[in-house]
Order: sequence, then C-alpha cells, then structure tokens
Amino acid sequence: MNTSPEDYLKNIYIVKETVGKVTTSGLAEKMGITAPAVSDMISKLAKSGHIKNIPYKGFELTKKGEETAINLIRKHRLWEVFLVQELGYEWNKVHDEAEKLEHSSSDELITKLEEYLSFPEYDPHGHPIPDKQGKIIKQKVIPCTELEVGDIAEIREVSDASQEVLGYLTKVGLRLNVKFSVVEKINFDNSVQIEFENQKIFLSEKLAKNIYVRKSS
Amino acid sequence: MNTSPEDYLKNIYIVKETVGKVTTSGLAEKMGITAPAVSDMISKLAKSGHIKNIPYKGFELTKKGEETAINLIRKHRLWEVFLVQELGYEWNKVHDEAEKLEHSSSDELITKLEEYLSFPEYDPHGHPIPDKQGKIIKQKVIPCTELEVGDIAEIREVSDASQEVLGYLTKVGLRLNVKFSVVEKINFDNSVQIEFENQKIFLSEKLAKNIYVRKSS
DNA sequence: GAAAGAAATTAAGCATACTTAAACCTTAAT
DNA sequence: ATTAAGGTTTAAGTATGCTTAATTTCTTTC
Ligand SMILES: [Mn+2]
Ligand SMILES: [Mn+2]
Ligand SMILES: [Mn+2]
Ligand SMILES: [Mn+2]
Repeated sequence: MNTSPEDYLKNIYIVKETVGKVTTSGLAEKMGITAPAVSDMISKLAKSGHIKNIPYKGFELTKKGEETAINLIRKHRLWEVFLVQELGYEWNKVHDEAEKLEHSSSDELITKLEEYLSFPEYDPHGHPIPDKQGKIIKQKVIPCTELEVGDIAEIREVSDASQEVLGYLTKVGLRLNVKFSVVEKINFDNSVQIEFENQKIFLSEKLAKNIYVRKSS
Repeated sequence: MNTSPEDYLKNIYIVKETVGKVTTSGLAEKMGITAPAVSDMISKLAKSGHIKNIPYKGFELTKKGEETAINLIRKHRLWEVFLVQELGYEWNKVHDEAEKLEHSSSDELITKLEEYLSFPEYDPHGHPIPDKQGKIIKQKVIPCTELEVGDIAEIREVSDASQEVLGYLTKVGLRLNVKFSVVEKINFDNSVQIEFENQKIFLSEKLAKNIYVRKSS
C-alpha cells in the first residue's frame, strides 16, 4: 500500500517521541519500507519545507512539518475514539481503521467529530489528542521495563501498534488506569511479574516495553 | 487526484442508472478524466472479471463488478447519512467528504456504522442505501423536466453532484418529500414553474433535471 | 459502397511511491 | 592514519493511474 508524504511526517514525530531519535533506517523499519524510499521522501519533504535535512547527518521536522504531523495524529486518535466509544470496536482493532480514515477526513469534519465526541482528551490507548491549535498534553510515563520490585504503578498508555499485545492485555484484564505492584523482576530477560486485583501476571520484555505507566509510590 | 478502479465501477453503475447507457466518453466526462484513461481502465477491469468488454462496441458490469460497485455506493451513502444526521452537516457538503471516506472504511466498519445509524433506507438526497447483501430499493422517479402543467408531484431524490444546486434548493425551501404542483411549463427552454406552500418558484432546465419526483395526481 | 466524421483505442510519455544494486560518507577500530 | 563496517544516498528500473498525439474502428451520409 502506498504511503503519503504526510505519513512520513507523522511517523517521524512518533518515533522521535517514543525512541528519542529518528534515523533513516529506523523510520524505514517502522514504516515497513526500505531505507532508500525514506531517503527519497526526506529530500522531497525538505524541499517543501517540512523537514530540515543535512544529508548523512540527520533530519528533523520543521515547525511546518510538525504541525502537519500533529494534525494527522489528531485525526487518527479522534477516529479511534469514535470507533471504540460509538461503534463499539475493541481497542485492538481500531488502529488499522484509523490509519486509513485519517487521510480521508477534512479538518472541518474532524472539528465536528471532536465536538460530537465531547472533546475527548485521550484516545483508547491513553495517547493524548492534540487540540485544533495543535496543542498536545505530554504525559510523563515510563515503560514497565524501568520499574523496580516493590513499585506501585498505574497504566497510562499502551502502544497501539500490535493487535496481539492489546488482545493479550484484554485477556488478562489489564486496561488503562489499572494499578498494580511489581512482585518480581528478572534482569536476565528483562521480564517483570506484577500483581493486581489479587492475581499475578508475568510480563515478558516485549509486553512490558509496550505498557507505559506512572509510578505512584 | 488519482481515482481507484473501484471508482470506475461505481460510476459505471450510476451513469447506467441515471443516463441509461454508459460510453467511454460519457464516463470520462462524468469522472473528469480523459477517454483514454477510461479505455485503459476498462481493459484492466475486464481482465480482472469486473467488466464485460467488447472493444469499440461497449462494456457493462459483470455480477462481480456490480457487487463491488454497489458495496462502494453503500459505503458512500451511509457516510452521508452519518455526516448529516450525526455531525450536523448540510446536505450539499457531504458528497465530497463521503467520496473520500468510502475508500477508507472496511466492510466491518460499515456494518457497525449502519447499525449505529439504525439501518437508514435512504441517504440525505433520497438515494436508496443498499443493504449488506447488496439489495437495493429501486424507486420509480422521473425528473421534473418530464412533468406537465397541472401535475402534482413529490420530491423523492435530488442529484448530489452539484453543491450549488443543492444550496439553491435549500435557499428556496425545496427539500425531500415536498409536494408541489406545476403551474407553467415553457417548452422553449425546458423550464418549469411550480407552486408549493403558497409560493411560486421558477426551475431552469438545469435545476429541473436534478430533481426527481413521483407524480401523485 | 465510398468517404467523412465521430468515438474508441493504442502509443508514448509523465508523476509518484516504491524496489534492488551500486556508490558514497561517517565512524570506530587497529 | 588506514581500513573496515554500517548506515545513507544515488542510480536504475517497476507499477499505476494519468496525459496528449496518433491510429483504428464504427457509423452516418450521400
Ligand atoms: Mn493508533
Ligand atoms: Mn491509539
Ligand atoms: Mn453522494
Ligand atoms: Mn447522496
């Protein structure tokens, strides 16, 4: 499937947020395309003023590029809210639908949708929804892998990329805002064992990395 | 903007419905592209079994092609209902939005949307909405140009292609289900004068052609 | 039934987002 | 300071939906 230039900007923004820095290969990996494709598009987006690029050195979004990225993220997350809250979708099915809808809705439509949904602040995975002006709440969260034994934490965000991860979380009863304590941590494989509602759950590194929490101890 | 193969099928179906027969040039005109582009796509869609084509003679949808067309029309019309009924759009603004949304929504999403909207039978312009099985109500309607002086008629359908026409209709108070009588008909320019709710309105041919009615006298 | 006119198709080429293969920088190790 | 490794960019070429120009086919007219 063909990706739009907008999509590159969005993914640059998100990779920067979650990983810390964006590289050609990192972005290619995330988007499921090859490095030359990314390199190509970066040049184009640099020409159009959405990206500041120094070949072989690195690139970053300009103000203009960031605005475009945030606007697309806004559309994505509002659609996700609609799908879950109004149409009754499971939270692990909405990402792919929103990925398409975000490109097919005018700003005006999104303004109306936002009002229809009563201005939600977070999407179904706990991600903040940018407002019309592009302002976005930045939550201070850490991945479960950074917790220590004895920590008490509350789930604030869950990565929405993997359907399997989200499906598994639902199965074991983990949702947003659930509070738990860390029972055991195995440095060996970066897994953690947690307890909540009187049950113990084992989180592999892969799982733990996708759950973002706020410590409350 | 690039049109998808699906869109050709949809437009073939609609032109067939409204004009009676579909030609390469007719379709090109409707879709705002050139005849060679249509000719090209027809060949491709013939290969994939959506169209039966005899070069230089004509083409028509196969069963498979019609199913695809109807499914897209279904998506289009359900989105239009959503935009008007839920988001409060004017009926002359929804066509363009739906034109994009129809390509970005899975069958599953549309199933859920249809239920959410309580299974509407008609879209905001009076066009019937195909059900999940592709069954579609065929209304027997005639354009206003075919009315005679003295006829009493009720508006059943309005073409949704022209924003201006729809905007004008709203301005003069013409909506779906409005009943009127034909006061005068000028064969000269194919215009008609109608009366409803104690006001007389003049409909040019261009206008009259876009309003479909059911005679009730 | 030949020729003119109209419509459709084919040909050649463009734009865009991709691919693999080759060339090019940068960096880190010896 | 060289060199080797890795990541990045450029080169060359593909797929797709378009364009204009040329060609083919059909239809109408005489
Ligand atoms: Mn998402
Ligand atoms: Mn999300
Ligand atoms: Mn429409
Ligand atoms: Mn409509």
